[in-house]
Amino acid sequence: MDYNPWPDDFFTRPTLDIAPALLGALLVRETPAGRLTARIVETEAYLQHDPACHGVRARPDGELYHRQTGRNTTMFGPPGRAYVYFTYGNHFMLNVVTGEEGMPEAVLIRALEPLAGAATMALNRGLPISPALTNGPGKLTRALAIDRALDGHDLTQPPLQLFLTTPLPEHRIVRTPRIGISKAVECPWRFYEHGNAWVSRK
DNA sequence: ACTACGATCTACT
DNA sequence: GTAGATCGTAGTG
Repeated sequence: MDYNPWPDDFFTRPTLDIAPALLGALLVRETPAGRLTARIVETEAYLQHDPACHGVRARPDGELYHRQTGRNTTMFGPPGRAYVYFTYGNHFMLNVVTGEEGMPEAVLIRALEPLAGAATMALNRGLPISPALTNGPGKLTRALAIDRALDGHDLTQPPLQLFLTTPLPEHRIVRTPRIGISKAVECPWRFYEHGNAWVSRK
């Protein structure tokens, strides 16, 4: 198996197009306990002129600028890689890097629908099989055993791969403001699959 | 060195 | 619905 899981021009598209286009895409995670497969059902876009983006800072006068740090370096690299970071003392977050190299943009994966390996995900979470396994960004990384070791990982390669599927029709995509941030709270850059039981919040 | 806070989760009222 | 856990990161002195 040695093919590109996405078209060559996929990551040249605007991040605000990629975020909804990733709905329905598959994540395949190889672990010692087996292969875990899940479908992306909720995403958020973080952009280069976005105060909520990790690569963006604001001067006292409000002017935005880019700042590369130890944590966010992967965001400034080539698209198609995983940006994984640690927060709140407990949780890892998984993003797909987008945008051209040198620009800090990414799509946060906020919820997954398990397709295979749900029993192993339940073991990783210490919970029975239910939407609680993967209906949040911190929950899904624990279910798939994703941590900082995968920061910068090329998502065309095992042990964590992304595969596109046919795009969802527009009427099945809901667009809302993002969750859990304190800046740019109004920007409607969160996307989820309408009616999907594994979405974090309606 | 010191401080503040976070793209969250869980438990509890 | 609300509060506490928990600690790495980044900014400041």
